[in-house]
Parts: sequence; C-alpha cells; structure tokens
Amino acid sequence: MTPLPRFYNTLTRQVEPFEPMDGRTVRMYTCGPTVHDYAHIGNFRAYVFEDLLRRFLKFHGWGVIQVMNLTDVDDKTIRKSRAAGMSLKEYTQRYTQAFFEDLDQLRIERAEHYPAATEHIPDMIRLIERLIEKGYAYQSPDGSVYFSIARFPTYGRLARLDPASLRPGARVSQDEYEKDNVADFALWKAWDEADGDVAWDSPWGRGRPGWHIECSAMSMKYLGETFDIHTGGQDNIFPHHEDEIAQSEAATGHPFVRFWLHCAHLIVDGRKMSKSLGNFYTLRDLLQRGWTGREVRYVLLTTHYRQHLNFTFDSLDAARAALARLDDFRARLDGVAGTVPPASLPVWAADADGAFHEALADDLNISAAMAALFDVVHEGHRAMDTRSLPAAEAAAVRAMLQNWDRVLGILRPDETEPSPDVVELVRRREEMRAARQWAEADRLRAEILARGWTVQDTPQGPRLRRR
RNA sequence: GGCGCGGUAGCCAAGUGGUAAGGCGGAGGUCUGCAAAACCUCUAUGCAUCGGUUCGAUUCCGAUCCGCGCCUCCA
Repeated sequence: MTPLPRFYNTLTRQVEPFEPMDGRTVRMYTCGPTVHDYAHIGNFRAYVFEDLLRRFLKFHGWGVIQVMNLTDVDDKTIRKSRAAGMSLKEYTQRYTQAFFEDLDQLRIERAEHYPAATEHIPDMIRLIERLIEKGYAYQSPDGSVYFSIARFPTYGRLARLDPASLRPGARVSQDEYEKDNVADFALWKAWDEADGDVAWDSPWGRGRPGWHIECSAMSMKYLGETFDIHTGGQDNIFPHHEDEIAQSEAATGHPFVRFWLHCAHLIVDGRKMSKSLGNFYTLRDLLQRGWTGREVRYVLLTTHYRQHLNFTFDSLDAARAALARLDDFRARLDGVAGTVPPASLPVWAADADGAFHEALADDLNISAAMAALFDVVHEGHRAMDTRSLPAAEAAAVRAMLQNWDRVLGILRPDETEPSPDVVELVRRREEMRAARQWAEADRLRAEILARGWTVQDTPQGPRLRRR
C-alpha cells in the first residue's frame, strides 16, 4: 500500500528504491561534528537533513538505529585546546555540550549512539591491525601507518575519481614523503610535538588515529560490517567517504554501505559562508538576533537536501510568516475540534495525507510535502469559514497534522506565555471594547503590540500571538 | 585540466513530452467598531540563450553564456 521510499544513492548516481536489509530496522551512520567550536548553520543544514531522513524512515514504519560520531581528536581540537590552556577532553566537552544544546534548539531528534573517537581507540587499532595483516596498510619509518590505495582497485568509485590522476595538492603537508603514493591516507599518525600530551600507545608506537578510521571503526562496531545508509555533506564524498569505503571493505571483504546520501552545501546571500565575508553564522548568532531555533529549522528543512540552500534573512522572515500562519490554523482547528474524538478525514485531507507521504517517499521531496501541508491549511480554513467542518473531522485533521509533525518537527509552537502585564492590558482592552471606548481600546492594542504581541479578536475572545 | 551540480515570477522553490505546485511579498475586494487572521480575485503566453528531435519541449539531445561545489582531512 504505502509506497516504497526512493533515495538518490551517490554510489550509483541514481534514485533507487530503498528497504532496510533486514526489512524492519534501518541502520544509518551520519558523520557528526568535530567539537572544536560552535557548529555553524551550514553544519546544521546537514544535521537537519539527517533528522528529516531519520524521522521519515520512522514515519514510514521502520525502526531506526542511527549513529553519529563525535570527532574529539584531530588537528583543530588539539591546537585549540592547547591554545586555550585546557586538556583536550575538557575543551571538547565544552563544545560537545554546546552541540547538543543546539540540536535541541533545532528540534533535532537524538540518535541512538554518539560515539566519541577518543573512546574507541582500541577499536581503531584493531581495524588497522587487520588492514596490515591483509597487506592493505604499511608502516612508515616515523611510526605512522598508511592505507595503500594501489592495493584497493575500486578506489575512487564513490567520488568517480581516477586514482592515477590524483596529484599532490597545495594542502599536502611536509611529512608526506613518508608515503608510497601521495594519495595514500593516514590510518595512524605518529606523535609529533604539536600533539603535546595527546597520544595513545599502539603497536606502532605512540600516536593518534587518522580521521577516516574512526568512522569505519565506530560505524561497524554499532551497525555491523554492512549497513543501510551513510550520510554526510557532499564535501565529505572525497576523500573522507571514499577512504572509509576503502579501509572498511579491505578489512572485511564485504560491501560497507548500501546507500550513500549526501546533502548539498548551504550558501549565504549567494556566496560561500566565510568569516572574511562577514556572512558566517552559528546558530547562537541567529538566536541572539532574535530568531528562534524553530524558524531556523524551517529554513534549513524546507529546501530539498540535494539543492544548494541559499540562506538569507529574507528567508527567515518568510519562515516566521509561514509559521505564524500554521500556528493560526492550528489554533482555529483546536477551537473547532475541542475534545471531540476524531472521525474519519474529509476527502481533501485524506488526499493531502497520501500526497504528503508520497512526496517524502520520493527522495524526501520536502517542497511537495509542504505544498500538501499548505493545501490542508487552505482547505481547512475554507471549510471552517462555511461551518462545514464538523468537530470530529477537525479533530481528525488535527491528529493527522500531529502525525505529520513526527516528520517535520515544526508544527508544535514554541511555548511562549505572555507576561502578566500583557495579560492585564488585554483584560483592560476587553473592558474598553465592551464599553465601546474604541480609542482607548486601540491605544491599549498598540501598547500590547509594543510589548511584542498581536491581538486577534476572534469569536472565542481575544487571541495573542507573538510579535 | 578532471569529476559533478544548478540557472523557473519581486524573493524562495517544486514539477512534467501535452501546455507552469506551494511559500513569502504585492494589488483589489469580503468580513471586522477599526484591525488582525481568514476567504475571493489578480500577480511567469513563459521556465538562462541559440539550435535540433517531435504533432507538440520548460521537460529529451547538442552548443553557448552565467553561477557554484569537490579534486587529500570543511556538513
């Protein structure tokens, strides 16, 4: 009955029907943050996309086991923690906590596992040992270990890159002469002075893991050697995900991941976000400017994930207006439905329900899903205008929207209560209105507005709305 | 240079080989003490440009122009 979801698989560059391997539970891995600073809205675009994916898979009826890694050891975390005079752990814990606070603001559901790299060093070491045993990795004189891409013939398949054409780029560091091939990548990095006291013992001496190996070790630990979905930003396709495939499949001999889903980048005012352009925003920056996490979520959510998202303050304005409309509709629906038990859906709502599910099943076509949502708002208002929406049907529509919000995560309003003085102003305005003292009533309305609330006079009495 | 993505109304953004969803914004009207919200009407003879295929293309093919991403550790 329900349509099988179809997703665009980077591996095949095609939209393919998706079903979990075991038919019931989707196992997915999502590349998480490097906890060296507050995450920016470009990062959160990816996490909101992954949240939509996870919520939709559940909405569709499957279980989900999602793993998101926390990279808490790398060049940046080491450098910044030392600059701050803090231990690595102390430093990364601060930003890990900030990350989870931001996730809550954006209404991003928690994954089942958030493994930290530093807590899985033994898993990584074992994986590297397997690769050495099988001849896919070699130790360099300084004690680093590299993966030999020459030993892995399908290297470059995901990114569609020809390994032979890979040339050293500007960012290749000085110590790379240790490698057999410039495109070989580090599995284990021998300690050097810049690492300070950050080091673990290994069969190859003291050092720390390379970046890619954590994702292979932790994903396979929690999800098995072959799992359903791996996601990330498209900038991770190469080299990160390419390298994950190489080291994982070389070690296990099995396919690593069935579906690779990548989201496109976010740009701001038509340009790449950068500190020098002054268009670089963290979520905290936007909250400080008075935007809500819900509004930011709306903007990040409602552009299809494979489309470049142009983030602007105009788009936040539009989000605020659209959410206000949704809130007004919901409030009106509540007024009609009351506490009556739901009946069956009116035809227009049942149609929209089907369209909503089908839209998301079509590679997460959020635009079409939102169109279905606004069709419901429109038809619902029309029905209520003509008093042709019985309470039981209104209750059914309300229940349907609550169900949709399991996927969208935007319909539930923020709980903001007016302060007692605003409530008092509203009460006095009602008195003035009852006494037909329009000038005074209007003055009070202006005063209420100045305090951030709009008053709507409805048949059920005055209704307050933020801003 | 290699690989890839995109150019649809004022802004954002779906989509289809048969004649352009939706959101924001704007104009007029209904309702309202006045508003707000809602509702009604209007807001792309055209989907970067030029060719081609076709009965018919925004949708397929080719070329051109413009914008963007990745090419070794940025979601």
